[in-house]
Amino acid sequence: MHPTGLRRSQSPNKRRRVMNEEKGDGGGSQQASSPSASASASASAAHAVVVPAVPAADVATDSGDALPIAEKRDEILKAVEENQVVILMGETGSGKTTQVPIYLHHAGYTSKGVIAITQPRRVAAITVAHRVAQELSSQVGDLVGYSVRFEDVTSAATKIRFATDGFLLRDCVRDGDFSRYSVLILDEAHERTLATDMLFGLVKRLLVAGKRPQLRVIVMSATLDPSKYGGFFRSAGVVPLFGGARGRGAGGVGCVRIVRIPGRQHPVEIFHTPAAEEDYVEAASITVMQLHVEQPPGDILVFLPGQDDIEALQQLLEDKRVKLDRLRRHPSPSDPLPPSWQSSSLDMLICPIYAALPVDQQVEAFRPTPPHTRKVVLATNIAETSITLPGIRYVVDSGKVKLTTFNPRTGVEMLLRQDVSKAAAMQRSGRAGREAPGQAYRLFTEADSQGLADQTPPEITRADLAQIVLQMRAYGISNEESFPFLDAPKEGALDKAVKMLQDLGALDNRGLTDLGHRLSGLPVVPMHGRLLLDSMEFGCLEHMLSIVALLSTENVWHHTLTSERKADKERRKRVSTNFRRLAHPDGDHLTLLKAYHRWNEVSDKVGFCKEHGINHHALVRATKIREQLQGLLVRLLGDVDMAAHTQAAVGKDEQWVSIKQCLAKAFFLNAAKLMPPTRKYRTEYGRQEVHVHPTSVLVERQSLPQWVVYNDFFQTGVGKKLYIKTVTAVEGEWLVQFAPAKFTAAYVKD
DNA sequence: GTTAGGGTT
Repeated sequence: MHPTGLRRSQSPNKRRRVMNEEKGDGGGSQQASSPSASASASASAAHAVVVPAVPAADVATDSGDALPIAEKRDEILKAVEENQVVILMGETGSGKTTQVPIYLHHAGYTSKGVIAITQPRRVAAITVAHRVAQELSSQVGDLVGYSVRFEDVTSAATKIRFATDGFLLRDCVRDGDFSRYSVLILDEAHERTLATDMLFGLVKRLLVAGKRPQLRVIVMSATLDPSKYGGFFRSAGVVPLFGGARGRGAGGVGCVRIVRIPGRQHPVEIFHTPAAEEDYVEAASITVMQLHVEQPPGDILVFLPGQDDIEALQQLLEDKRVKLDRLRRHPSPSDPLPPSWQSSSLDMLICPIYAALPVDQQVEAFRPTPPHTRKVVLATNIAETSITLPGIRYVVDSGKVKLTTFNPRTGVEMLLRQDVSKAAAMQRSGRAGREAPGQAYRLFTEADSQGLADQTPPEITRADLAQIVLQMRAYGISNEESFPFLDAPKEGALDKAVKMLQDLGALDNRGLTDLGHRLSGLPVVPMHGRLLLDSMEFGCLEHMLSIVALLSTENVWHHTLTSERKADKERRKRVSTNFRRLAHPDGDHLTLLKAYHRWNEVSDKVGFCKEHGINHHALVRATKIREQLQGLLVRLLGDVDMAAHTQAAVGKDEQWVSIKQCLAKAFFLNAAKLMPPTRKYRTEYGRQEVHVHPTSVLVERQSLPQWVVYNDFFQTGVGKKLYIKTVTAVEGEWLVQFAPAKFTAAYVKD
């Protein structure tokens, strides 16, 4: 037992063996070291591995010739000249994202067309465009520009165009041959986003068809296995192995070449636990406290799978922080601090960060750490790829992540907590070495780390593909089974998507219907598109634009789950009361709309959001989406007269009715029927018993509506409850009226 | 009684 009582305060009955602490002997030769051991003479016991790490977005902090990539410049240019496809393997800080487009520009590729560089995230596309523009002494939107949703900062002069992968994928509908581009660069390919994977397939089709012999394709990736991409393009049938590199003559267009770029990453020592941890939250709290009191200054980044764990760990650490502070001020003879803990007097600042956290709270993690303080950031995998935090020297990795998988047979989405892949664990560990040598403490064993999957399964194998199949049909790809996927979707996933689109009326025996064409032009899931298109006949277009925009926006509400700090309790109560006042008893769609209307009316929007548990940023984003959708509908349907499709004159209740009717019509595939005397529902599709998610306004009701439609359908784990979320009451007779093929009067009555 | 992270002419 540890003498401070800091550990005892948590779980007295459980034995913990974090970082070898329990052994107290520095461990055997096969065991990972504790932080204290690594700092002492027994450091030789450490099972340390030095790894390179991969960056979030490969934005090097310095530029030009100092970068490691500079020495590869000629090799890269030669490879691009001689090969149609070049794969660049680049590690952290290699500068490939900024430098490769510049090399190509100076080599004349911009005189033959535009260089496009895709990024999985908008922030990366925008910031890299600014950096490259600066290096070329140009203004963004001139020679160098970027194209992301809501923002297309390009002009006729733009020759280097950074874009999100999703934007470029959309762009393909207009220009399937990428005819304006001389070079297409798929950056961060190892992330294997849905959009990047689709671009892979579209590019391969183009190369196979031989339509663009002059086009050059560069895949930039940090993955450990470049041969996967190489094999994919070589099997296009036009590409001899390695071209000139293996002495097969001149090489020539149509070849694939792999170039490795050295990185610039500080070494990171990696430690594993000697034994498996049952409770990674508690294990993390112990490890963080040990690092905090025993290690030199430097911030700590803890990776956890979700918000609930972050809040639980935050509570544990706050308690320990307070206790440590008390023991430092008032040493207790019966509970003395060990000598090694007395040298440090750093305070601890705990900062949670996850996507659903409102931005004003997220920024705390980015602020400079105050003097005499150690920042401890508790993060989901948002800190693995999307954001880079300064000052991190220590990483604590739970080894867990939440991943969605879509079951095509049942239609259920499942968000499962599971082990990270080797690649993700490396990425996480590498976060300790961005600015200086660092250390990573993994809360799993060396043996377990060997058993991890190499890569996280790509999104295309885990997603609902309805929207993707709709897009493919719009490109003219009628047989999606023969599409050259880098990794094929799950068995049955494409069939399921086709079936769903048929049920929705987007596809028939002849292919894409008129409705399908219209739906494919809207940047929303097909069912949301139908809400918009159906809304005109119900006279609720304006309202439905708002609802669909809100449904397209993640994290409108900010719910705190577990930790209830006393100081916040009053505020929570107030927020909860305010929310109930705002809620519409008939459902969550209507409640979202009410909240949005109120938000639009009030002058202090930020204050309103704080007092109602709303994420202000989400509503700002919803407003942008709404404007975009409105503009698209006008173009799609001709001169849509908003007023004519909105019954402004009718009473409020009648408006609510028409909105609910529209929901019933467009969402009949997501209808569910109450199963009295329980409070459960049964879905129409799949006939599965589901619970209304506890965040729904419906759970407040004494008597539940007989019929509802829902937006989300998911399960929180294997064998766990099924939930429907964002749920609104409808009348059974509306389902009969609007979806007679699926519902009969007798059926809905009983 | 409580879903990770991205992204869209």
